[in-house]
Amino acid sequence: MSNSCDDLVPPGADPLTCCVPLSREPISPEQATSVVPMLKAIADPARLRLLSLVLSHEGGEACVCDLLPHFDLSQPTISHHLKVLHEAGLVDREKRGTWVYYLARPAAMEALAGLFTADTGAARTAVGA
Amino acid sequence: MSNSCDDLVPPGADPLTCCVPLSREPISPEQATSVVPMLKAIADPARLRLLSLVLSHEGGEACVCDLLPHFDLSQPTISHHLKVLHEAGLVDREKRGTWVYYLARPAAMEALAGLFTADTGAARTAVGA
DNA sequence: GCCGGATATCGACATGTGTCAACATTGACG
DNA sequence: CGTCAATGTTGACACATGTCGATATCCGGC
Repeated sequence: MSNSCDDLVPPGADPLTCCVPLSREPISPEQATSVVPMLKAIADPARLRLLSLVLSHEGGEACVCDLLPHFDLSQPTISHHLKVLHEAGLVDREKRGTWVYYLARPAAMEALAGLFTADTGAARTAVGA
Repeated sequence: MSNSCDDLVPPGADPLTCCVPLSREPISPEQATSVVPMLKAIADPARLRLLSLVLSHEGGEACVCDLLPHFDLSQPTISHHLKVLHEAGLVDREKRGTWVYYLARPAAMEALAGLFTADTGAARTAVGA
């Protein structure tokens, strides 16, 4: 049932529009429109790296001060990219005192993986259930 | 060994730069740079739909004339999007007489799925091997 | 309460991108 | 070989996007 599609999509999109492999049936224009923001979010070198840094960081979370040193970009630019990732539903945001932590969203990753999974039946429910 | 990373990447990028889950370790700037074109290619509603149409079409292939009717876009625009998908290594191109067929590239799909796969060990080699 | 550090927002700028109309190219078929 | 249908290429345009500096906001410590 609840296979990570439920609370995935960011505010404003219908929750059922993901998780269907692209190869199973033609994705509808509406589905495409609602998935694309997530893809746009990761289709940038800085943001892809930021996401990977958060995902692979201890506990699946990292504060901005952990991330900044990895880039030659200004702090506002990093902040902007993190906002994009957050608004796309790929990472959560949590404020702890002076610091802001960004947290991985495993459900979002599963949804993306599901998009590209071959529709072989066996592979589709392997991870989730 | 040959786990779909070999002949994946389009001309000009090193072939080993994909297939490592984002959550396993921070993706390197170089890896990011070489994967991003693929992500950019699908981060557009028209192209995502085109890719899905090709993938889900009978035999994993479709000619331009099959695709055109699904869109309100001009033929040159569709042609442009297909070129982007092809140059990103997501679909192959095959000319048959007057028609041009675009073919799905399962290896590319696996590579993308692998990017977002949780690094749980079990899940990583589930589909491929 | 004030100061300093961490992060976000704003405004501006250069560059990239999606789209089209016009045209070029290719191949089938008489 | 000339015509037509299918597809690709080019140039131009509006719009989105990545980046920065300047500034604002929030919070902890003194």
